[in-house]
Amino acid sequence: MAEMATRYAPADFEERLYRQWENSGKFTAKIDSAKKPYTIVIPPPNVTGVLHMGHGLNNTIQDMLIRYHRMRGANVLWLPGTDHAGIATQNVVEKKLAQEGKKRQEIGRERFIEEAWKWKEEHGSTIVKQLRKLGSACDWTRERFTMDEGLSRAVREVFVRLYKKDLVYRGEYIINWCPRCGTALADEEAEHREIPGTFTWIRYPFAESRAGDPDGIVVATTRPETMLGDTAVAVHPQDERYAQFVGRELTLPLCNRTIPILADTMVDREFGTGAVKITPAHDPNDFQTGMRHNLPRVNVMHEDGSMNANAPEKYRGMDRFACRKAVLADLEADGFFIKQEKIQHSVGHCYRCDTIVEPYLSRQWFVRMAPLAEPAIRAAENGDVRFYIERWKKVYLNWMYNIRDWCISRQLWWGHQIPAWYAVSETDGRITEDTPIFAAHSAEEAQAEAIARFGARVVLRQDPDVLDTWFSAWLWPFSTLGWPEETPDLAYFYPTTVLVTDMGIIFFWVARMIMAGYFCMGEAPFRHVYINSTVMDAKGRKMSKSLNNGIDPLDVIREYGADALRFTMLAITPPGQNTLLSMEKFQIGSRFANKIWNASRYILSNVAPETDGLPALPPPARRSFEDRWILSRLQIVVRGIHEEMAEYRLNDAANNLAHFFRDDFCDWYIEFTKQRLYGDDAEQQADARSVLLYVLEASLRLLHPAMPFITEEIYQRIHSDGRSIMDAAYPEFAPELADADAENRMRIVQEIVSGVRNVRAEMRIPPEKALLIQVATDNAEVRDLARAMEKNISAQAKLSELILLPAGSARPKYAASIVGESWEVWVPLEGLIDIDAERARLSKEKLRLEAEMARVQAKLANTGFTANAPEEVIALEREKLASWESRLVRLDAGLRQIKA
RNA sequence: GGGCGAUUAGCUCAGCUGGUUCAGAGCACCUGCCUUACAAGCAGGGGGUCACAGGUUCAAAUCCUGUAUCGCCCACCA
Repeated sequence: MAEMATRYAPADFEERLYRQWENSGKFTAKIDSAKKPYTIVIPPPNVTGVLHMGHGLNNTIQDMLIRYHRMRGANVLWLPGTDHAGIATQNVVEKKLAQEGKKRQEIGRERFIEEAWKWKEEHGSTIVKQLRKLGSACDWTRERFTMDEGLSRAVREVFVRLYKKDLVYRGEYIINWCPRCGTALADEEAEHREIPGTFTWIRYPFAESRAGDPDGIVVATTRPETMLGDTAVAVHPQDERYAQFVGRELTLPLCNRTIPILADTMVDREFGTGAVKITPAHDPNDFQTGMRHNLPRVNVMHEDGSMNANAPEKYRGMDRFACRKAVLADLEADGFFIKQEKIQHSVGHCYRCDTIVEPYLSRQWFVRMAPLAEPAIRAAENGDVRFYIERWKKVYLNWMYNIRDWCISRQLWWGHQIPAWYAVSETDGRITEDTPIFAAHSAEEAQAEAIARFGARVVLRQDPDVLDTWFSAWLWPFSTLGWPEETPDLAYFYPTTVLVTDMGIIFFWVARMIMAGYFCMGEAPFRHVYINSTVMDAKGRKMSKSLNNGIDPLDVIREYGADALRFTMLAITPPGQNTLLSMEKFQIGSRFANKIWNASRYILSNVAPETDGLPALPPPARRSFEDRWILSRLQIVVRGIHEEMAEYRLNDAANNLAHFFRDDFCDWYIEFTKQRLYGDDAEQQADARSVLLYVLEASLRLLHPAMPFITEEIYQRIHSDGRSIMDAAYPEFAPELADADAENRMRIVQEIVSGVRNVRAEMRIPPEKALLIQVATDNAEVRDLARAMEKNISAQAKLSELILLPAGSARPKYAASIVGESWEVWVPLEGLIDIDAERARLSKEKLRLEAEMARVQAKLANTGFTANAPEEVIALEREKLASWESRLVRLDAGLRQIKA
């Protein structure tokens, strides 16, 4: 057995072990119809991404699940990959070009896409390398990319299918437009934030003034520049302030356009002046209002946010914010400006570049979501897809019930170009509302369809836009397994088992994957959805680049090791709640890892060479009570872990493992074995060694899913034949080792030992002083136990003697006095004496409960009551009775245990 | 505006279906110890009306109602 370094130094072995695992093919899944598959697809990180703590947590959880189920005999596949991240990647490549003094528009689409691929080849694997540092047991042979050949084919296939079922359509609507990125955004991609703004009151004069008129109608807006696109003013139909003006016309200042006053219930009478300017081309509400009243739509902006030819000449070309100032100045000069107020209002920001988005009228592609949502709603309602924790189901359903159509076109170059071809007019090549469209897998296929329809070849032009990144991501669980091909992987590994992801993308991704799963595969893509905790900084703020409050997982790994990172994250992140993280927290994991290292070092330094290999336990008859105790504790922990893992309570599992290893195994059991190990009974020595090694080895296997590196490193030192802990079986509950008697005895011993230590500390008795210990008990068994444990009870004393006194001898709680050269210590053994009181308490409660039950039973037996009382009252009484029943069972169990 | 959470020790949080782990853990703090695995350690200790007010119950940190404060998500407040 190789010597273990005195210091826990994860850097010495983590990378080596990962290479060992990967090179020996342990991560590679092989189809085996005799075994049950267990599949997880990774939430594909952006190719542009670098590992952050969210990934750290998310992937640790997935890895723990994968390793756990692998050790339990499942045929696991953890399928990794990356997302092409349309806007993010395009931005990165544009930035790179800018450094070379080039612009995307100058080099053209084809060259730009080449550049993007080049960038992807050079830098796109950063995050994938970083995932390896975490220890992620991904099957890298199956790594996918959302724009690789197969996935692109899946994207086209779905688009065509949706199109043929009329579930995808093109239409002119108000969408969120990012003027900086020059593209449409989905509703979910526009992040609304409260920011301070200015609310401007503007007077619109009547087109023809009549006697008694006020000098116009005052409207209020936060975006004055959009008035240039106003086509009406609306008031509430029941607003008597304005009723007389409905149907009249106003002159739009600065534009000299005449616009009507109309009545519409969308207006909130309480807000602003109660009169609203209507700008159908620049506001979603106004767009709807405009549809209802058949108003023209005047789009006054270019795609970059500058004013276009529909604005009066002097504003053309101005940026929207510059124009806002100019408009205000002109309104003031012309006497239309009334006043301004500061207000807080919610404004959409581009989720990629944080630019304020412009509600913008444009022609885009949409997916009709309601029909797709139906089976996905049912899946959550009937439990085909289960959320952990269940609260997320509500969040999911709430969104699904109110689902809106999904804008899927993006005015970008990097992504899947929309597989739709327009039969353009041969003369000018323009695309209009009426241009025939062919959705197809290729230009040839589109042409073939066109020929079928028109009887001749036509000029086809592919839609220049690309699809939303999520349009490929929503297919991820099956496209990565080969769909639309009927591959063996797809047949075997689909549907996947669990999806582990963040709360932030339930709508973006999880919901859509479930919909796509039903649409394409006819079933849910996963059975469980585990939403991991959101990692915040120590002050509860989101970790972000701008705040610079992030903690880099790689820094943590460098300082403490991957196992410390993993264990810490597992232990401190509760499911369903945010986690406040700071660098100090990683001491939780690093101290624990250090503990494991040192305990192992101690045990292995005491194990004789011939016991190398699988530890065999001493025969049951020879096991001491502390042997039986630690083996029993081990079983209880094992049983608990399986329960917790089944419920995705990984934090509980991690904490219970640490508690067992540190408190039970190290602080009590290992300390106890020193007496035997350094004694002269050879058999005792051997027995202690085997139990030590047995429990250590089992603990390593228990811990491996959480801390793969350190457990493997030590495991390979226990087993010198080079076998890997990854191939070992996960410990299962062994009822024959559970031992209530040993646990009870140990409680007594712990009581005595703690009592002695307590006295020693409280009374400031120096460690070198011997103790004379008096234990009050009239229990013969306890007496024997105490005598047997004398050396341990002495708790670091050089010499000790036990005096057992009858229980109930009147003495203060703790007492000590010098008797000759030694100290005499009095330990009252409170816990033991309390057993009588406890028994009395439980018995009393039982009597009370039984009386209550008798009363209710009598009530229920009374026909007068059952005939007349309302149904629910009777049900309630029955319910009470049932809960008492179970309480009684527990009481009895408690009483029985006390007797034992 | 709608929805969902949270409020327990100085800090971060456990406490699942009311009653044996019922007032807990870790960190911080205080005391003692470099005890032949570990000072990245060990042993011991102090510290809480379980946000507030009502209610249900034989019994409430736990269930119900209301209040307050904080947080998150969704939504078209011009």
